[in-house]
Amino acid sequence: MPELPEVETIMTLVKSRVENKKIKKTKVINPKLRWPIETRKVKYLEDKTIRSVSRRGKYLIFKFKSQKEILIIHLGMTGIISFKKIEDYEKHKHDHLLIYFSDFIFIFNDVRKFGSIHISNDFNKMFLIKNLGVEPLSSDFNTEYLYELSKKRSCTIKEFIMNQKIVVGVGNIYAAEALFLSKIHPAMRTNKLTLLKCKKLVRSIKSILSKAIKMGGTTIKDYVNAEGKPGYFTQELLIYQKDKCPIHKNNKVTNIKISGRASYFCDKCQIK
DNA sequence: CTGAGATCCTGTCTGC
DNA sequence: TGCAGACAGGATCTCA
Repeated sequence: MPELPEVETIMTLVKSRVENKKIKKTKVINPKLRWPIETRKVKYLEDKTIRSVSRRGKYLIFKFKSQKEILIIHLGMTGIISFKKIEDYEKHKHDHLLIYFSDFIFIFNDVRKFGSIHISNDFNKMFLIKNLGVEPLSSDFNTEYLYELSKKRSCTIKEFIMNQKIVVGVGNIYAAEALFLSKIHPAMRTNKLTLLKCKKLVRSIKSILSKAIKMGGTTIKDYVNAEGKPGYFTQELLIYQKDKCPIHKNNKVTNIKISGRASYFCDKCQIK
């Protein structure tokens, strides 16, 4: 489900709700996720106070006061975080984890179970975190970085920018949008990428992600933030799930599969 | 090392 | 109306 802008939006909301709050109780309703929730470790978070909430790639990171353990949450495709007053909580289908604070509950719900929840005492060595690539909105993500890596590979450019080991946070929607803005064919091989195209691509990714963050992300089907509200970037999409190209207005948008994922592009704008 | 393809899971929509 | 099959914001694992 969520790509970087959605996770960033959720992170900001969650942060405002739980920072400096003490966890009273935890309850694992259904441990079955991408990796099973370790109930015993979750239990250990009880009576601990959350020091900070942040984001790394598509992961939400919770740090605690005076302890090393870190809570790491990935929302997968359909993970949703919500808050309820304790007295208003009713169990929903696909609720997985409840975290009780003094007067409300943090709820993690995930229909498709592609999300995951981990507790680790060494963030930088944690297996899902340690190999992550650079943050797209940081200065580490720049033309030279992308160009150097692109020379060493021959996968498609779309797979390349969606690869979390290269750059984090770009998923199927923003990959399509960024490639459209950069006028790059999604199935083009990375090693064919010119320095100029790399520059355009880096710029497009940065601008599309920051714009989407400002608008609270994109809602295609299910996505809602931690207040149950949709994202408003949906109306800004240019190519993803569109029928006609916004530039060549008579040209039908092409949809091909690249490594199993729908890939929308305009075959007049985006030449291989 | 790379890249292609299968896989985890449920819900919804399309077409016969 | 029913049912099979395709498809969905992800990412890891296996195998060649």
